[in-house]
Amino acid sequence: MEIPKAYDPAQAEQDHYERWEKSGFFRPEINEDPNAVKYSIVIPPPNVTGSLHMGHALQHTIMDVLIRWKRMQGFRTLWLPGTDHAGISVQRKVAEQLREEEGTTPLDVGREEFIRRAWAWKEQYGDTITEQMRREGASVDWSRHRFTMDESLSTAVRSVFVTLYNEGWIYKGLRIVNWCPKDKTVLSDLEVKEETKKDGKLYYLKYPVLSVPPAVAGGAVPSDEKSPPATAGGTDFLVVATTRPETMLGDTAVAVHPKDERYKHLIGKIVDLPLTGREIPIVGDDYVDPEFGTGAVKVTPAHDPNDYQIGLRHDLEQLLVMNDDGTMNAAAGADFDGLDRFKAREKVIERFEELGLLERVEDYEITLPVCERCKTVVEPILSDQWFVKMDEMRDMALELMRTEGVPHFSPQVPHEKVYTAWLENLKDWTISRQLWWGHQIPAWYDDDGNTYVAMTAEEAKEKAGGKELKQDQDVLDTWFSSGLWAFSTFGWTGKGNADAPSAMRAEPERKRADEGVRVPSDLDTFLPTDVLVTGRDIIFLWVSRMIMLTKKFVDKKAFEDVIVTGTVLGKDGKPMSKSRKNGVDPIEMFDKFGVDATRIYLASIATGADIKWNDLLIETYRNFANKIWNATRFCLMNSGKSDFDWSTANESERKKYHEERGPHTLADRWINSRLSKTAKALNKALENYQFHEAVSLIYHFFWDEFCDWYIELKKDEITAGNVLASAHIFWVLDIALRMLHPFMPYLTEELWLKLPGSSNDLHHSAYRDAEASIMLTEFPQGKSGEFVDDQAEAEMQLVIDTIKRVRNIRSEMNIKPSDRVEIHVAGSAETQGILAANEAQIKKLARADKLVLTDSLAVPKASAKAVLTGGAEIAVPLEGLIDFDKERERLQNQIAKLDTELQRLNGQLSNANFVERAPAEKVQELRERKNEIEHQTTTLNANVIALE
RNA sequence: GCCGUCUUAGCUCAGCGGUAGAGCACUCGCUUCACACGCGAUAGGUCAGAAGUUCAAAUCUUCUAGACGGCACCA
Repeated sequence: MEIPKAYDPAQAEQDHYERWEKSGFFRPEINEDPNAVKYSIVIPPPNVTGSLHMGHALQHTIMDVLIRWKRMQGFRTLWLPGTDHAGISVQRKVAEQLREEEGTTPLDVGREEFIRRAWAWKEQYGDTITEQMRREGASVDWSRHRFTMDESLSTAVRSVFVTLYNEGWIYKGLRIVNWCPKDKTVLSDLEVKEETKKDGKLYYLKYPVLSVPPAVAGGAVPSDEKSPPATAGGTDFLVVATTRPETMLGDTAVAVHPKDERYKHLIGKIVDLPLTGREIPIVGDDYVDPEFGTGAVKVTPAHDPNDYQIGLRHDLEQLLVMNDDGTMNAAAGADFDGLDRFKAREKVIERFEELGLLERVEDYEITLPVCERCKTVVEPILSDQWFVKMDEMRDMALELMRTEGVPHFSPQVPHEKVYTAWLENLKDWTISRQLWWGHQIPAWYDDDGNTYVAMTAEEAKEKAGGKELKQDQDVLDTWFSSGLWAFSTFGWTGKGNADAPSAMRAEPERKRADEGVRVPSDLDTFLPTDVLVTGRDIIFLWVSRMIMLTKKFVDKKAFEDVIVTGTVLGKDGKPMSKSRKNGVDPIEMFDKFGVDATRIYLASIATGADIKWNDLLIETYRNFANKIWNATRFCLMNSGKSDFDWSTANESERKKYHEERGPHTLADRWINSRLSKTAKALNKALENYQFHEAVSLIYHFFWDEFCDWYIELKKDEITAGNVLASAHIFWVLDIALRMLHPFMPYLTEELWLKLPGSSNDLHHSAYRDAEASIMLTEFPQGKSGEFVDDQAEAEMQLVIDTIKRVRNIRSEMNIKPSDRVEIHVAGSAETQGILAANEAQIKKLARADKLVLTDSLAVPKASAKAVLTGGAEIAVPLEGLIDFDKERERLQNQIAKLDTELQRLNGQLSNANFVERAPAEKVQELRERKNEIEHQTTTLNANVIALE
């Protein structure tokens, strides 16, 4: 058989995905076992504007490993893909397109046309990431692909909104919200990031206090009762400190602590607010910290959350002085109207300086709220928005955690604690967004300002008694629809819809449906999903909301487990980002190293740990892929020499063949045992989401055990055309490739299909009729110790140790590889028997032409020696080649190493406390180890003396 | 400010109560008929520092130092 010398990933990647997808292997319906247990995952929907980044690649790898593993175990698996409509991002992209291509704005084209363009944009660019997922080998069911603005998902959104509104969990009201002046929309708390600014300033402003008490207590003073401005001479000033001087234009009071001796006499007096001609009261409020700043606070109820609260307590005017684009408005005064907020700040300061009212300016480290997406400084502003009250749902989620420990986070620390703490302090959620792209809020208003919330415009009109209504112009936060993703993806649209028959249904179930039997819907079948795989950054934004909304609307857990992946950092150790230019494109990695190498590298990162990107590490796995390729290549190239008809050998025949035609060689029994233990450990690692452990197991089995030892031990038999030897190595290879398949799907499929006898006979029973593919074979379980053979492992260890000792001697003594040596071993009858049975292999791998087995050594003085665990002695006669000084040094080196260990053991064993209190078997173990070391040391010392 | 994570071989990281591990890099030797994306053999670490618990600590506790993350912030 002609096989290329190196693995070419691109070829395999092209060949298999399309076939898998077309054959329906990714769909749950491929499973023909009516009793199969389901295993489901829904993808965290990537943003339609996005393209694949390393975080996706990491998460998708983990999901695909789980799905492929479970599918091979015979579960009815579903991995549901989809995308998210990404309100602000798409809105911005389309607006950009309008500006660049037509020089127009969204307002120019109007809402309807804008939305049409947004859909067109989505159609054109929205599939980028789904195409990239095909490249990744993601075994998702494309027939169930969902988009958050699909008809049924949109219905679900309206349905949830209406229900929450009717039950009083959604309300509309004036609150201080986070406003992004660039995107011109409100943001939720979670979409605002705090940014520390070291070069901030704290401005101390002097507000003149009027001597005349106000006519009316509380509230702004009417301007007609204004006192004459105080002269500079005898005027009292109240000094306030602020980081945002421009907001003073909207001040409607100054607050001091009621018990502050410095100021309490001023409470009730009036301040002449500079630049505005307005007079505002001084109020006493506990909120004020007398220790901070000057102890007097300017109060701007329409532009600060704390001031807003003070304003409510003192019934202050809420004066809005800014427009939605961050410029000042008319209320700020003619001098400032239309001026950008930062320009206005400068101007305010200039004016205060001119008026001699700027006391001082201090450098001050401030933290600024910025828009997560565009980094624009967010403006707290009073605005009329829709909110969801979170208390009820919060309590449900906390209850779920308390009583059932759901969701179970992996890693549990620190996520469970952080999640719980966050929920406990959860505030109301701002859900309206001033955008056009998204789910328009299903609320309508009549001319009198009455609100009608309904599923459709018709319904709302009906409720309003036929009045003409106008729909709310805002859309809902994208995360509102994402919050329903766990169940809206399975066809839930609201009351009664969950039972609607699914178009995609397993054949046997569809038959039952035809017979009038009620069949379970996708919702019943696949929810709760088994696991959610996502990043830390959206635990609050998305995970928590899905848990709450799923519980509330379907009364189910959304999922059992949450795997929280770490962050893939750039080479500089910082999160990858466009601005830092430290990003690594997964597609480039696929091209350079292959998809499989990239996948298994990503899987090898410890769950939840951050990792600094390093190309060298993927290279490791590219080399691994090549190693597997070549190991298989060797088997295939040499099996042709046998006369065995491989094409007729299915799994059970092969098994039978082995059982009947045994006995196996020691190497066969050994590799079987290792294979079985590896499979068992691998399954356990996957059950515990220890992907890195799983990768390590399969890597070392394949390379260190299968390639380095097993193939080498069997090479002569196989190349000589030994039918049994070939049969067995294929049997091992088949199983090993299956274990590797979830991690490296393309390579394993490519190779497995080349194996003699790889047909659908080897499939899991649930997929018996499907076209042959490794992805439908049974995953090796290593169950109940099948093939475990500790005796064979111990014997093999002796053989390996013998070979390694001789190799060590050869290397240290500078024996040329081409020179053959003689090996003398003195040991027990058992040792001799084991070595005798493997003489050919020992001679080949240690490059010896003679193996002499004796009861006691009888070799020339010019021999290099070593001692094996268990006490057997090895000698390699090196007449004329040996360097006595070097041999002495070599032996003493070994003695020194043993001595270090012996000292420690002696220390422990002479400690009465240890002997008394440590477990007996531990003490026994150390005693045995001590005897072993003493024995070896004695032998080695004798060897040193013999050199004299 | 509150909560949390990390600090282990030159580099990137596993291990998380009982003899310090991997990959890469380094040193030495090999084009040996699957693979130089390879084979063989070495070398390299008082597991950040200190104290404590324990027969036993890289692993548990506390403190210190450094790196980082989340949350909340007083103008």
